[in-house]
Amino acid sequence: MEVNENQSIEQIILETAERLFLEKGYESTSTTKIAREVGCNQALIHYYFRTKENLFNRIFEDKFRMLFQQLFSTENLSHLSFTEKIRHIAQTHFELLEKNPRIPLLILNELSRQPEQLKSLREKLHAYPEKAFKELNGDLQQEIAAGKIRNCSLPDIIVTMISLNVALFLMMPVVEQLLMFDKNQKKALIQHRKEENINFLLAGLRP
Amino acid sequence: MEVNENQSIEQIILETAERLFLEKGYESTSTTKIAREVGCNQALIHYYFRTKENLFNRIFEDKFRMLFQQLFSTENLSHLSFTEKIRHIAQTHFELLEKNPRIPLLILNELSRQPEQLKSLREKLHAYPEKAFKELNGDLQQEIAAGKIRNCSLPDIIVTMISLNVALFLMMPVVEQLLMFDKNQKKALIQHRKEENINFLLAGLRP
Amino acid sequence: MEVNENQSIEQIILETAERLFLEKGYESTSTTKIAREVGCNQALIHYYFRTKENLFNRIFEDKFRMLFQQLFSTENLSHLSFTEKIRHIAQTHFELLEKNPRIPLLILNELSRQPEQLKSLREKLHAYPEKAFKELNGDLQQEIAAGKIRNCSLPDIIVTMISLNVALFLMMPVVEQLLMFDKNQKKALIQHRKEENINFLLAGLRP
Amino acid sequence: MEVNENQSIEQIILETAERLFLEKGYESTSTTKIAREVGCNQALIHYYFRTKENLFNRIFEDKFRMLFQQLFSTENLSHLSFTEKIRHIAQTHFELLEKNPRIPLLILNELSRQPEQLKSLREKLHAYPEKAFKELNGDLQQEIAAGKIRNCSLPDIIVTMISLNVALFLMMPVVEQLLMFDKNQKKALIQHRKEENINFLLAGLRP
DNA sequence: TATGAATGAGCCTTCATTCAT
DNA sequence: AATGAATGAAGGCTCATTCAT
Repeated sequence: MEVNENQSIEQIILETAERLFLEKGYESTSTTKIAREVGCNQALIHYYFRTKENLFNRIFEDKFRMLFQQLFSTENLSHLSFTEKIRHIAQTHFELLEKNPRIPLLILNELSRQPEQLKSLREKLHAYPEKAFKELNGDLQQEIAAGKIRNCSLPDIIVTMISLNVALFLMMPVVEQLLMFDKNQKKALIQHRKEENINFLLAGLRP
Repeated sequence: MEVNENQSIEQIILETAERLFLEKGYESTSTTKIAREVGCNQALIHYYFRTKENLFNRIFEDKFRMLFQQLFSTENLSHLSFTEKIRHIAQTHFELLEKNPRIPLLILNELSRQPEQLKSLREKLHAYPEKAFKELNGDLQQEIAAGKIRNCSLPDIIVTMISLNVALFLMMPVVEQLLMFDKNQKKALIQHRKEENINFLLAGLRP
Repeated sequence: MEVNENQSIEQIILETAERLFLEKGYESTSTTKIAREVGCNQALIHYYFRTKENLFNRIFEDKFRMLFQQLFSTENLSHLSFTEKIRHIAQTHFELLEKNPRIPLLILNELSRQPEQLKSLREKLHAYPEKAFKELNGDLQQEIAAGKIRNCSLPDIIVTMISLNVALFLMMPVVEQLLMFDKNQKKALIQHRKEENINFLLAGLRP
Repeated sequence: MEVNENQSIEQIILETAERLFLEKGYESTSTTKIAREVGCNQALIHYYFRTKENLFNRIFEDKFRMLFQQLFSTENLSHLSFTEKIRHIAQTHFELLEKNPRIPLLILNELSRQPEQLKSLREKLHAYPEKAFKELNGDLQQEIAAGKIRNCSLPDIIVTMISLNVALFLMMPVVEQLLMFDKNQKKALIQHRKEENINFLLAGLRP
């Protein structure tokens, strides 16, 4: 990928398309609209990406990977207690969503639009962070054995964490409109729920 | 075109459209496709509902109402403790979603497609279960005062409950495909999470 | 044609259709709209008139006949001078248009839409007022011979009269909007032109 | 699709559309029909002009401007007497209509179809020939004062002129069919009325 | 590399008309 | 006499894609 000045045109298309796909979804984003916003010819989109589907998938897979792979970051957390590790992971996850609040909806929609896509994604996601998972699980079993945490599985903890975080951003637009929130109220709610999600998650672990 | 004993063509269109809208969303469901599945002329769709938007809204408002109004059912739970009430509500909510697993995604999408609709929905939902809410909140404050529940607000409890339940069904298609679940595994997971959601919710309330 | 109370439904359809056709023209008036304004079923229009074209023609021929046959009314004008007769005819014609200002445009449009229709109209208009025409022409020749009127043909006089009168009502909507007339100004202009048309017509006859 | 030496496809579409709009009017001319006659895909019409309305307006405004702005040509007629000037203007106007006989009907129809258009047209026609008008009016007042012309206003003279000329071409299709004229007879009639219109106009001015 | 031109397929919608009742 | 249901055809328009340049 060549870079002219700061951004190659290909990159501009990718970013514009990403924004539009996130705003309006796949169906409601036409290549015409992308081209108009990029300020280029409609045919150029197809010159670079052959099809709209291609363009979308390239963006989509990036986002999907980002959302799933960063779940167990490569950071070294080994100096922390299990509870502290979970708190840290949950916080990081929340902040990732805070920066990308519309991606979950995009992913859910696209996977219901063409479920076959998951097959190829599954293969590409092979870099599963098995090591980090094992370490965490070891910690957890110790805590349970020590009676410091109630008996529950690591996957359940993770699902609960993801559910709480993701659901907040998925439902935020509805809540926002339903309660007629302004930007500040919205921000405040998000910060409040950031704490409350962790509260519930950790409180729910106690024996 | 023959009409089934119990079902008028209008009803068949409604049901077919509902299924397709839930499967593919608004944009990806064409009136042509609906007509093809119903087995009638495309013009008939417009004969009964004038516009695609009309047809959709008729379905959508029903679903939306169902999901929100049954949140606090009118059942009398006053003989139960606060914790038992929450457990019951969470279970009922979960079972409602179990029967309508695709509706949350539909709602999230539609409200971002045409946010103005929320205005009219807000008015139509005036039958807000204020009484039930107040009773619950009274119970909660007593429990907190008695030191039986940690200090947290009723809205936070409800948001947590909804998040856990809704997120499960929103993410289920992804999980299902990602982990290559068959129907039984899926069922088992749902039942397991049904309990686990309640576990986390109630465990998270303890002081 | 049966009459219920004051008006048969057939009559109501005819009158409603007439109004709509005059307002919007043939193409822009749908049987749906007619039915809606009549307050009846769409199929009823076709029950009575078989096709939209039929309904239109029935109205159209009436209007066409009215506009052309009343040109030489059956009134006895023989006690008047030629000039007085022309004045009377021109006035009558003008007043006919005043009451039916949109009919000329309807006729012009329809005859350019389906010119074949004129064939059948020509036959139906056989009741051409030959006698009145001959009498007028006799008068005219006498006046010319007596040097009281310049040498010109009766058809030319009639065409001039029709042109002046018809053109006024055809162009009135444009003039009205272009000069931003209100109703009173419009009325005043029409009355003024009524005189002026006759002025020009009669002044143009002088030798 | 091949492009003629001198004519771009866009130009061909414009000319074909103009012909069809003039023949059948706006409503009865479909973009499909235009495309068929042009020999291109229907989508191409929309590629060049986006909407049918756009295409029409582009043609319409040209025609409208042509018909109204050339009314008082910029030619220098100051060496002529008032009567001669009027004769010249009337002739020019007549000849303009002779070359564009169907435009008046188009204009009348369109302005009743969407009267708001007049607003924008009025602004675009600002180049109103005020100077020519004032000069003519000065001449007229002198002639009236000198007793050479009867007391009448310039607008009345102009309206009479336009009425006579326009009405002829508006009514010609009716006359043509009603009297079963062939082309020669039609031509002869037009030439005859060209003189006769001027005769009536000028004769009508005499005191 | 980049684009203007062109197209086939599909979209939602409206229409006049028919038919069984 | 009157109507609800149903339909084929056509309308304007948008879309993703292709191709020659």
